[in-house]
Amino acid sequence: MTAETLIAALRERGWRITAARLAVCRVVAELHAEHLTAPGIAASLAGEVDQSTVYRTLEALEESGILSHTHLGHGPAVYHLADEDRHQHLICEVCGEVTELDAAVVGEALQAITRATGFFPDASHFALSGRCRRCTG
Amino acid sequence: MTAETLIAALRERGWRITAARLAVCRVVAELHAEHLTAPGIAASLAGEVDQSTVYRTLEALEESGILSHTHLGHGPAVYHLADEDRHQHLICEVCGEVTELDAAVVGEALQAITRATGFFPDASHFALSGRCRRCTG
DNA sequence: CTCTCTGCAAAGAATTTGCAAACAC
DNA sequence: GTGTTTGCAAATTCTTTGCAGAGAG
Repeated sequence: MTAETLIAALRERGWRITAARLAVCRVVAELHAEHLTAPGIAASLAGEVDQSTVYRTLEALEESGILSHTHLGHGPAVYHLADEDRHQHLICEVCGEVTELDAAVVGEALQAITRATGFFPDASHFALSGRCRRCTG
Repeated sequence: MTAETLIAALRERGWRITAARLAVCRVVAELHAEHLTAPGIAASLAGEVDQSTVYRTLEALEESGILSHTHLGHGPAVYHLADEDRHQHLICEVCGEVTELDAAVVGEALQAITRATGFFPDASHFALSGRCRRCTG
């Protein structure tokens, strides 16, 4: 994932391309494998981009469908790329590690949820939290 | 569930029984069928018990194993009696409606995730997002 | 030139903390 | 008495908002 891809998503949605948005996209592209948070991005762009602009840019990226966020309950919302590939994100609530999991493993459970409740879980936009192998026990 | 049961759990754990804790337990016992939040409890005890004491009492109840909380993503943490905690929350990303789902429906899939990845999902502690029946399509 | 976007500063919501006085045991 | 707990007030952390000026298209 490159900053250009993120910018293209914004442009396609009609958002204007500004220096602030370029900077946020650059950070998201560079750090997307890690624990990406609004305060973290704002800190790494301190003096360059205002925190409120960081929030507004992340919101624009989400609305463009290329980013999504999960609330881990403790601390800030965690952002991750809404990949075109069908897989889940498992975020370790202890170390923040993100594990990827093929959607087939949870597909049956999602269908069971829909059968039971009529509710459609959004497979490409939800993360599960818990503890990774290293942080268990 | 009565306030006395909650108080007994505190006493058993060695916490002192005070007027403030009695008041918080009374509210928890009365309203446990609804979505209990710390700010909500504090509001209903305004002028009687301080908000910080409400938080500290809820923490004591959780440590006593009789209460637990869930993060619904937006807004404050939601508290449940531990014996009623066997359900998952599904939040509609369109209308915000919260649907409850018995954990048994997803239990097998969660075990499959652990087998596949070594990751232990903490299912009941966080909500899933998606679209409810009314907002689908 | 128009309408969007930005920085700033402040508000807002949820939660935590330091401390001296009050209280349970 | 002694150690816990409380209320108060302020600090923290995350996020949102109002607004006037700067900038993209």
